[in-house]
Amino acid sequence: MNAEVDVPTARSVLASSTLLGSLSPEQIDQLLVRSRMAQASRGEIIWMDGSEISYFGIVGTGFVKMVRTSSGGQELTAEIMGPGQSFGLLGAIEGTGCPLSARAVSTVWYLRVSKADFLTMYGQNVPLRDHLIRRTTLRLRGAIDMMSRMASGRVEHRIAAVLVQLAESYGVEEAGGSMRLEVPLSRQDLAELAGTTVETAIRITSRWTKEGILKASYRSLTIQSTSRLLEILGD
Amino acid sequence: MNAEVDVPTARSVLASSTLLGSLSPEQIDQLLVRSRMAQASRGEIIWMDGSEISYFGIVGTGFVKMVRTSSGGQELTAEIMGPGQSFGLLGAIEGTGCPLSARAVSTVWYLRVSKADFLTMYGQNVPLRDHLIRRTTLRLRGAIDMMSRMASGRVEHRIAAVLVQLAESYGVEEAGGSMRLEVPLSRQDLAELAGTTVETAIRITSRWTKEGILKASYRSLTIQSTSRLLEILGD
DNA sequence: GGGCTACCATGACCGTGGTCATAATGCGCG
DNA sequence: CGCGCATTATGACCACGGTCATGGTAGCCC
Repeated sequence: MNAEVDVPTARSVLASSTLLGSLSPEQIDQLLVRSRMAQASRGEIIWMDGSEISYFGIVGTGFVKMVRTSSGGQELTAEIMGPGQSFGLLGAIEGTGCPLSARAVSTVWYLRVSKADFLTMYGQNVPLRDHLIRRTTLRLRGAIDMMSRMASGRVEHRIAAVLVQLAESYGVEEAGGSMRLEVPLSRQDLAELAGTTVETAIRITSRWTKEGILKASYRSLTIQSTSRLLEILGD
Repeated sequence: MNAEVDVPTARSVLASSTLLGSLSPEQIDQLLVRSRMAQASRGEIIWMDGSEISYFGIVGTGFVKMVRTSSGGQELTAEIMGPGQSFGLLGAIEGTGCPLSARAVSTVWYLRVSKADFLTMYGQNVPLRDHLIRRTTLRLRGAIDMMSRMASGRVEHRIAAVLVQLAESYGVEEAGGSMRLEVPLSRQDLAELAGTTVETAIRITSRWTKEGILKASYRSLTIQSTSRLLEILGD
């Protein structure tokens, strides 16, 4: 474990935050007083859903998945958060427990920000609230999109949709126009995102690899032909 | 069509609104200037998703469903709005088109409120924004719940979940402890809520009727045994 | 390197639920 | 009242995908 060489500083993480990066230097200092960097390694649970937590997180490096454990015991991943994104705020404003568990997808360094500190700042800062409304609205829209995908039945569609969405957020252009997902996703992770089983996720990725749509290897996916994926989505 | 006898007044609808009912009398007057009551009959489309509309709605009497049309053409109902609830606000704040179509479930009288008027008031009214954040957050949580239900596979569970949720919002206690849903739901409507087909919805409601869990008739459902439904949800 | 564990892969089996067909019933309307 | 349409109902068929079982492979730690 030599990941300690590049631990991001609390300040740099806060500055890179999509939500809080635009705060004034004084406000940032204020939040930093009681914020601490923390680490979690792959698979580690950062918090369980329902629990009351005094902080929320901002991803510095690595990836976190927000997971809903259904009554049947199977896990559904609602979202994957990458560097600069904050997670666990939903419960902070409501004051109720977090509706989603947070689990590290890769080794992740994240900043723990005190909810209480954030809330006092939030109370005094109207632009921040406006920003948050817009963000929540967008997430709601995304959730509605995802819902209609989930209901659409065919697993192929769902997986294609998940891949396209992931590519938008975390795709890295490679030689030959292909897109590598920088999230280290196992087939299990992919299955949880699409609401299906590992076996089915494997079957579909294997087939698509043979058809030249994907390049799949150990915990890694590269999209070779986005257009073919969109085709699968469209028909 | 003799529904005209009890058309609610614009003022009464606004006053009954869960979102705007707590505004000051002056603010209500201000919103009323350019608000008009409108009617839609069962099945009628109030607006299509994606379209730019200058107003949002508040239900006076009757019910409206918010529908997402997926690429496959099948409709998924995200929410059912009843008296006092507002719909179409999501797009108002973003300024983007509405993500969901609105369609009347029954004959419905609703108030059309100008988005522009609302937005100016919204800009000056911090408590209103706070209220809206809370509301949006709750909806997001509901959407996440629904997502995990949708992904859970078995249609039986999804239908049971939908019925329980509907009972919470629109259930009327009847003699013998049963709950009648005051929403005039056809099996088709139920199917769209649960993300399944009419046939399956009919099969399940028929079976449950035989088992004494439900009483199903023409566009109407009465839950006889909530505990049995919760049992189905739980296992 | 050897062994362990997580991950990937593939096949067999079969139940759920979608699709299609067909019909009975309820409700509105001329 | 009787016609027509929407809704409810039920059966036959079968594909998709979940479950189980088994084996190969890649990374990782000692």
